[in-house]
Order: sequence, then C-alpha cells, then structure tokens
Amino acid sequence: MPNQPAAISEAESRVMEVLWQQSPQTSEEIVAVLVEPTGWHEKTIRTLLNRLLGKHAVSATKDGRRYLYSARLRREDWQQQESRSLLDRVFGGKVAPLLAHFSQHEKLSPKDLVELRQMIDAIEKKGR
Amino acid sequence: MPNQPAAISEAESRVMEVLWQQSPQTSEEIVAVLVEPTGWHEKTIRTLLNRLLGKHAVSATKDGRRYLYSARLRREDWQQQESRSLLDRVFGGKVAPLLAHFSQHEKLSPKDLVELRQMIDAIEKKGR
DNA sequence: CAGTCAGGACTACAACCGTAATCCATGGAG
DNA sequence: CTCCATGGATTACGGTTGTAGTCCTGACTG
Repeated sequence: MPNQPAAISEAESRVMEVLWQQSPQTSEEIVAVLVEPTGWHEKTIRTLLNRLLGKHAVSATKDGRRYLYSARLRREDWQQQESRSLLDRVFGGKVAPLLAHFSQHEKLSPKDLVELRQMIDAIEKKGR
Repeated sequence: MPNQPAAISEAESRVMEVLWQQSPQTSEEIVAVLVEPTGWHEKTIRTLLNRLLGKHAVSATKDGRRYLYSARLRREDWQQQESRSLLDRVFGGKVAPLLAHFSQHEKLSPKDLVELRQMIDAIEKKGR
C-alpha cells in the first residue's frame, strides 16, 4: 500500500529546504549548512534526515560508506499541501477571505501589487 | 508576566470556532454543537476546553455550578498568527509567492477576482 | 595490527496532541 | 436524608516533535 503523505514538521522542513536548494547532498554537507543558522546539534540534524527518510520525503542512495540524500517530496507540492491546510483549517476553505487577510495585514510592495494585478488579468483572460 | 500565545491545535480550533460563533456558552452547548460533526466524545470536547483555558484562549466565569465559556483569543488574531506562520515557514516570509501560489492553484471565482481588484485599488489609494 | 573517528541505526525523553476514562463534589429526584 | 447524574478536575496512553545521546562498524592513522 503506497502510503499517505505523513506531514513534514517544522524542523524537518528546514532540512528539506536545504535539499531543495540542491540535491543530492551528503549528510555532512547538510549539517554544515544548518548548524550555523539553527544552532542544532549535528545529531539532531541527522535524526531529522532519518525521519524524513521514514516519511519518504527524501531518498538516499549509497555512495561508498555514505549516503547521498535527495529531496523526493517536491517543494511545490509541499507548499500546496500546507497552503491547503491553512485554507481549510483557518479560513473555512474560502480563498477570498485569505487573500483579503493577506492584502490587509501584510505590507505589499507596489511591485507586489503590480504582480498581483497581472496575475488577476492573466487568470481572467484564461477563464475567458 | 502576561503570557506568550501558546499555539492552538487543530482540534482545539474546532472548539474555538464554536465560541467565535457565540460567546459565552456552557460546555454542554459547546458539546452539543460539536459531537455531531466531529464524532468526538463529550469528554474529549471538555478536555479541549480545558486545554484552551490553560492556554488562555478562552475564559470561564462561574455561573452557579457551571461555567460560562467565552472566546478570549480573537479569531482575527488567530488567523493572523496562522497566516504569518505559513508565510514564514513555507514561503520564506514573502507575500508575492504566496499570493501567486493561491492565484494559480485555487480556483478564484469571478467575484473573488473583482473583490481582489478592489482591494488592490484600495490599498494603492491608501498608500498614495 | 590497534586505536580513533565519522556516519548511520537505534534509543531517550519531555512536551504536546488526539482521544478518552476515572475521580470527585454537589444540586436535584424521590 | 439518600442516591444519582452531571460537569469539572485529574489521569491515561500511544503517537509526534524537538533535541539529543549511545552503540556499532568499517575506513584511515600511526
């Protein structure tokens, strides 16, 4: 039976971000990238890697005595899942209130606004 | 020391939704509303209520032998927190990618689009 | 060859979560 | 006055998460 997703925790997602930047990488490289900004112990990072393996979010191929780890879950898909989750849990599944929320509460740069308007145009044109 | 937020879990948020609909309510009323759609046991719901009390997300005032429970955390603020969290965790804190994501992946009704456009206009006018 | 060390596998442990069950006190039923 | 049911308080229990520590093995160092 394949397997249903199994959510990525916050700490785990930090590891995924590293692998989304570049795959594959050795655990050593991943550790090197994360130790500094997170302050985590090397062991902690390896544990997270292992859990991600268990969740099939990353894959590992043996390379001599090490493994090379690669992101398996795509960042896009993960963003999709998380967004969906927020939308459903917090905004009752309705997009408009969510967008309204962000529009009101987050400072949008003029550039953001231009882009947004372009997106709207594009969507309307396509729907046409 | 006041207290730092302490996140509301998913199940707990279901209880909050009931109180946001109307406050105050007795636990009995809350239970009545939730049992059906969630399938939770009465005890479960009371436990959640208690945890929310511990998190200061709801308040209780004695009413004879019962308590009357009220939402204390405002829905808006909670939505704000959750949205912020998604934004930071998943989209690196940048709004544009998030909006782009929703625009692309969620079906926006023509009405949504109109509203969105109006929001943009309003924001631009205000920023002016 | 013996000791060391890195990297993976397994173990740990408290806090939080989902989901209840048990215990306790008190107001109402008879 | 006695017994019961109901709501609140406390306890439970397995899974996940954050954050490591321990154990084991094989490659490199003298």
